Amino acid sequence: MFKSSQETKADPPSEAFGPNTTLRAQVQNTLRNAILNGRFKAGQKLIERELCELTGASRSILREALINLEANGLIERQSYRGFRVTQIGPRKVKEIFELRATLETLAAELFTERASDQEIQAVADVFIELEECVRDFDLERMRAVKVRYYDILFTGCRNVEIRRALENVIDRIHYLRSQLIADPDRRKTSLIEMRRLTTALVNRDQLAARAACLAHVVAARDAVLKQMADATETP
Amino acid sequence: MFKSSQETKADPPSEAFGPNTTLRAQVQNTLRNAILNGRFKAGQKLIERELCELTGASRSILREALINLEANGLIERQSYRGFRVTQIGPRKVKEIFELRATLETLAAELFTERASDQEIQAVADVFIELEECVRDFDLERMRAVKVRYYDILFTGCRNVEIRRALENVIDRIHYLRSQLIADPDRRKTSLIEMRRLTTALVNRDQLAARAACLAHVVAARDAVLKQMADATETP
DNA sequence: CGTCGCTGTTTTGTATACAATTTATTGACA
DNA sequence: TGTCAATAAATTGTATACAAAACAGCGACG
Repeated sequence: MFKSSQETKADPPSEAFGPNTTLRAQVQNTLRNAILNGRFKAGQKLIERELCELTGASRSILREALINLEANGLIERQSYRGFRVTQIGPRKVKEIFELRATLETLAAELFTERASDQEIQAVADVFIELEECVRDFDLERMRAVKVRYYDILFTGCRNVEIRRALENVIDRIHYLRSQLIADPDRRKTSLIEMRRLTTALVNRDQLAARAACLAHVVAARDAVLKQMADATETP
Repeated sequence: MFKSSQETKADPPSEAFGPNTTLRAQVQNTLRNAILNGRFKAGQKLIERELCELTGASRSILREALINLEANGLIERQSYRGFRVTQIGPRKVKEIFELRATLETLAAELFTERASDQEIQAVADVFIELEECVRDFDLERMRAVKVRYYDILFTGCRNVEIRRALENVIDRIHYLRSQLIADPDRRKTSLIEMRRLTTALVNRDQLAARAACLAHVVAARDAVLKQMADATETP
């Protein structure tokens, strides 16, 4: 399936793997990325021994990583029955996006109030990059750029707790997407929505930012729900 | 300090310790309650060996429990330097309550839309209990009743994710309170605020519920901030 | 033919042992 | 006396071993 050493070096996720990195952190990132990238099917059972072989780590490490992922809702555990990848149905999607809508909207609003001019400039710049990605169909880079966009947003809103709560749900949305076939048209409309948001942020227009953000999240939710419906209809 | 067996049986936290309970879950609850009840000072280092002796569990179990608590933000970890209880300053308080305000307000709003008549009745009943507690100065019981009140609220809003995110911050608020000396007057005003909220919920009045909820959270935040200021001024 | 229960295997839960790193101690030297 | 380095102790990170529970296969029995 995949090997630990390759994986960890191939996809360093935000925090660099400096010399001070502990093995457990690496394993956790490896596992997290594996799930986020859809290497495991929804509901699939995760057998510790297999994951040990996969990652090369021992069970102690692995279990600690699993427990952390469980706390983030990415996997679920049943006593003496191990861990399974959390299954996300339409109802859960609605719940997740309801939460995301509230928090992201709040983040956008606070950003217009609290972000430094430098950060304002940064979102504008990153959005231009995003446009390039969509134009060039560079999906790999697009994902990374989007992460940076939201990173600036969350930093600029000056509230680590919002980020914490949101990253939790965004992880699961990311995982969800990995299980679905995206509608190509969605990228264009998504870009339009994000342009509106970016403009509002740059203008420090609170109400417009809220509105744009909400519209974007709702559209994203509906897109996911549609994809899910399509996926179950034609398997 | 305290013993595991006594602790776990003395304070069963929401999920009962049924026969299907694993030792780890017990230890985790023990530890969680220990922190929430303020048995450890803010910033204090948690030495695994000591916690082992305290709880009677082995390090494997303990570490797993600690990792979970870390994921919930109750404790922090530094590589090779162990865990310490998270310190919460005024800035963090503002962040936490900003998040709580948004989420709790949302929960209240959704409750007015989605709660069953039975649940509506339940909040009303529990609020009466709460009044009794305040009247009788039964602080121990009050805490439990409050938990039940919010439990109904979160259930009635039909969104597990909101509950998940909120319980996270509420835990830390709870911990914070354990470190401070509460203003006795606060209980009365708090009760008034909650009466307004309860009335709004019972009437399924969305806007009033939002307003009452927000007012309550803001007042609670200011009370905490004031207590913190008092505590630092007169040590 | 299907169901139930037994037994062996697999998997998870728990405990312990070893290695790496940090922290405290001690003593020499300026 | 104070600073620094070497060293010893304590603590965390990692790996492995044992125990308990769940699962799977098989045969007896209705």
